[in-house]
Amino acid sequence: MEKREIILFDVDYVTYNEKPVIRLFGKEKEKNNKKTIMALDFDFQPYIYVIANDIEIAKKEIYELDIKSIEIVNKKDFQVESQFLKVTFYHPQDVPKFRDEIRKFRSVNDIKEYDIPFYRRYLINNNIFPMSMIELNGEIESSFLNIENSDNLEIFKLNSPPQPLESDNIDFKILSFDLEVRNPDGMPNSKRDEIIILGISTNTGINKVISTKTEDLDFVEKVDSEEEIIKSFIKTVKENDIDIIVGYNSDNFDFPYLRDRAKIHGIDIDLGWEGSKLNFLNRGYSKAAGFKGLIHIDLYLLMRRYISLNRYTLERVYFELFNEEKIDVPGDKIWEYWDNEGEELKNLLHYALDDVISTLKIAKMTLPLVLELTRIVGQLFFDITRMATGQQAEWYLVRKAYEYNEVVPNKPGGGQVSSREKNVGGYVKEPEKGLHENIVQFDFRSLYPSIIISKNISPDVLLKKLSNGKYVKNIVSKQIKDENPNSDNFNIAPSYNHKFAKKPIGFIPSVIGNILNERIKIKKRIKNSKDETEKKALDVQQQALKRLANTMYGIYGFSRFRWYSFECAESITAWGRNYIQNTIKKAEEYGFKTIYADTDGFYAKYIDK
DNA sequence: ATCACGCGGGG
DNA sequence: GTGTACGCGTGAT
Repeated sequence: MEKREIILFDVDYVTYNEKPVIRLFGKEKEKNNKKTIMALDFDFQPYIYVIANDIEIAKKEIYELDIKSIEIVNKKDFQVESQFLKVTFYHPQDVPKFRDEIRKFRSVNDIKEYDIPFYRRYLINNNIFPMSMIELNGEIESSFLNIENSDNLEIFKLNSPPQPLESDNIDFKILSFDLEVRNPDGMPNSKRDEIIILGISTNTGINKVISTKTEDLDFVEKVDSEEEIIKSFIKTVKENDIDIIVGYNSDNFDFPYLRDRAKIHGIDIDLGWEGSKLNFLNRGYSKAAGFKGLIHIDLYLLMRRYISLNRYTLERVYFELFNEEKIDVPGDKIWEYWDNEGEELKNLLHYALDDVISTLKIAKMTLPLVLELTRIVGQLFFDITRMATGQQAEWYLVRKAYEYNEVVPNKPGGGQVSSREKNVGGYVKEPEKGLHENIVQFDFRSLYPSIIISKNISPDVLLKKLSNGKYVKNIVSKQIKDENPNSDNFNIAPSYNHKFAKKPIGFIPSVIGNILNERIKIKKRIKNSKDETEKKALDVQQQALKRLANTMYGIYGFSRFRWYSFECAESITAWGRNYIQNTIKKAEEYGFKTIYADTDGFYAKYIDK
């Protein structure tokens, strides 16, 4: 039996003898060892939970289908101890195949956890986190599915599930790249317009542009053709053992363009592990470019979530983060600069270099926070960078639900949610015009998370009557049964009178409480630490936790989320308005006059009487 | 007002 | 891949 400690980069599954095999990709931490490890887990099966109105009949009916096994398990459903049928399938693709059929059985009330991607389920159930260290126990295999064990790749068969390990600082090798195209006739067309420059910058010290023209600039690598540009790019990425490749709008421009131009020359963009090629995943209406084992991050997508701007050009984002103008050549002038040569060409080459250096700088500044979110949320780095913050919070909650032995709520169906529902939101007092002096500022620290915790706002403790007069199924309805609820035991929201039981503590308040406690612990560690690098790393961690806590309110307010609850969302804002308005009132009693207020804070001036 | 639509980024 | 964006401004009705 062999043991390996790796940084987990990627997870997927393949089908082998009609069965799913989980593949974990990682690298050992030692810098001199570039070997990639591909660990195979043959012992993980997909499953769903079934709520039966008659367990015996349901068991019989489901057993008629081509499934692996059924067992009765106890899980909590909004904190109510319940019996579920856990139905295990042979293959992940059996789940969409059979789930609707199972749902339709008359013996079945509902099904749960039928839409959780297999590789995500694996990460959650094994308590392992991407971009962190894990321990593997198993044996070395000589080959698997036409892939040979080699100097670069070790194939490892797991004897037991992977174990999470404490991971300290891990340095990743990052490369930014950018294409320039000669497009005299409108927007670049990959059938027609060739790549003239490809810029590369790495955090290991490479800064260059590959081009078919040079003006004797030392950062230019002169090659003979577009084909050579692409080949040199591929070579540079491979030779430098890059972990993360970043671009700006590279999902939608650079990689698709590169793919098209490479195809013309018969070149494969085979930058993934063991020569695996560039592929494009559908993401909503757009595509995401990725490799197996080389993580591609599109910073454009990320910046749209990271900062709030009216435009997201590379120049605008760079200025926002570094307060520096960067060189700019207008897109429709690039071909002229290229054709005119001399000073203009020099400028263009400098611009190309500046683009990749700026892109790398943005990556170095922003990726640490996303890496922390990856380690906290526990989904792939690639996925985290392409998720809305609400989705990040949701996947965090899915993981926590597993930890709490709670069954995950289903996504609300289309008809279930009327789009008319609109939450009022925070209290806003329009600013008073003029130049004000003697201003004081007041704001609540994490107002919404605090309200969720202090008022125990959670769907599992909400007292809610359905149109048929019955209470919604959760721990509270179970407690009160048919007795008249005693209002002393509830927090009652202003304006709407939604009632939240004071006990037990709700799932989401409990999770947020843990996040905030964890954050306090980290802040204490920052205070006690003397190591500046450690302080910085911990600070990014506490920021990530703060972000996550602040996002939890959104989880209630958006109808596509699993924990959607309009009552919870409007109760939070109602209490929020209450708090800020009461505080303003108090301040005014002491002689302050409010100039402007928004949601969780206000400005006022003191009027001396 | 309300709705449907299409754009963003990239060269 | 057990998933299928999203929020805003514009012009039409």
